[in-house]
Amino acid sequence: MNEGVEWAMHSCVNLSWLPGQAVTAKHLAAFYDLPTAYLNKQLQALSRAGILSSTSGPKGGFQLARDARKISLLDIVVAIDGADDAFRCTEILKAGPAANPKTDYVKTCHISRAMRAAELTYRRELAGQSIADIAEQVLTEFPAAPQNTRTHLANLKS
Amino acid sequence: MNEGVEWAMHSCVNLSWLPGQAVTAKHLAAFYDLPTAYLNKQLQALSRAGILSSTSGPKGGFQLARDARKISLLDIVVAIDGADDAFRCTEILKAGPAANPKTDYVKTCHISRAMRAAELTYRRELAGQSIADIAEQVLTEFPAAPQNTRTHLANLKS
DNA sequence: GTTAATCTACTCGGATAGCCAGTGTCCGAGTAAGGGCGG
DNA sequence: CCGCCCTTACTCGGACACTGGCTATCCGAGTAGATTAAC
Repeated sequence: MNEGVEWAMHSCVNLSWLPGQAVTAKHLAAFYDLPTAYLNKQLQALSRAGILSSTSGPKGGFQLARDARKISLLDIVVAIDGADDAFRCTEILKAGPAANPKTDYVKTCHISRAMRAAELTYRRELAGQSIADIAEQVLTEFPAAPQNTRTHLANLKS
Repeated sequence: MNEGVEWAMHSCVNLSWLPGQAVTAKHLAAFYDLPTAYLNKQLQALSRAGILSSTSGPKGGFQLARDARKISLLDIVVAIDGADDAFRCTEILKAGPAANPKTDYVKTCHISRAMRAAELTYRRELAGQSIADIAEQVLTEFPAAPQNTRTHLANLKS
């Protein structure tokens, strides 16, 4: 899986603590000492997917495009890594001895079915977790986290 | 995900219908018109993982190393694709503002937790499906499948 | 006829190239703030 | 003093190299059977 998925998720959690405020890729990268340009690339992908909204120019940056409760971890994975399943059925049965050219083996092959069922549970699990859920878990463990990120961001501005 | 996973699973199902018989990589590849040498590479991986047993020389080949009910789809995925999770936590929190160097963020970071939980359901689903289960599903739909594969293999020998 | 040694052909096994997606970086188009100028 | 315009600096956005792993292939080590020759 793409490295940027992790960065994107952490960045989204940070952004959830700065509602209505545009944060530049440079500042978001400074949080975890990430390469600015490459993180920017990932944030662009989130922007194209409608998860973030971007603003150009001075005072510009990224912010969450919708409520953090409406942004699931699956949304981020799909935005960064693409919507394709990890297991890709190439329908090798079509070249088999008793093959029917009209059959859609992606749906009928039992191996393809089993793999797709497993990935479905995976995606369902990720779809059930939102950025707000993660943020709330962190908040429970570290109540000062939001304020810490805000002050840290303010210090970066200097 | 590695292409060979699909080939390996289909080959294992075929082998489950030829118990106690060594089938060469060449013949297994002929089933679905696959590149022989590359399929051989995947079968080697299954052999190293203890899923298949290999025999060299004339009358040699591959066969299931244990009962098909004891071979899960997860076993095959791990053998071909490796045991690493798709999502790899790089502990970027260690470079964060309020980081504790002694903390194992792979286990404490809530994002890492959520991703690992999702993958766990995925692996659990795959671990619950065996080659024998798949073979039985195919058998229910196509009762003649085992005999067809045997005759097809016999024709290849000529 | 029986047996044992040799030979042969066939198999797996690992070592060797080629290619594509992910990784990393850079510079240009667009924009909004800030300053200067005129009224 | 107020408002408009221009400059400027800063941001995102996409275009350009580089790398590691997957894909694909080949030839060598090892083995079991077949052949042959001797007893």
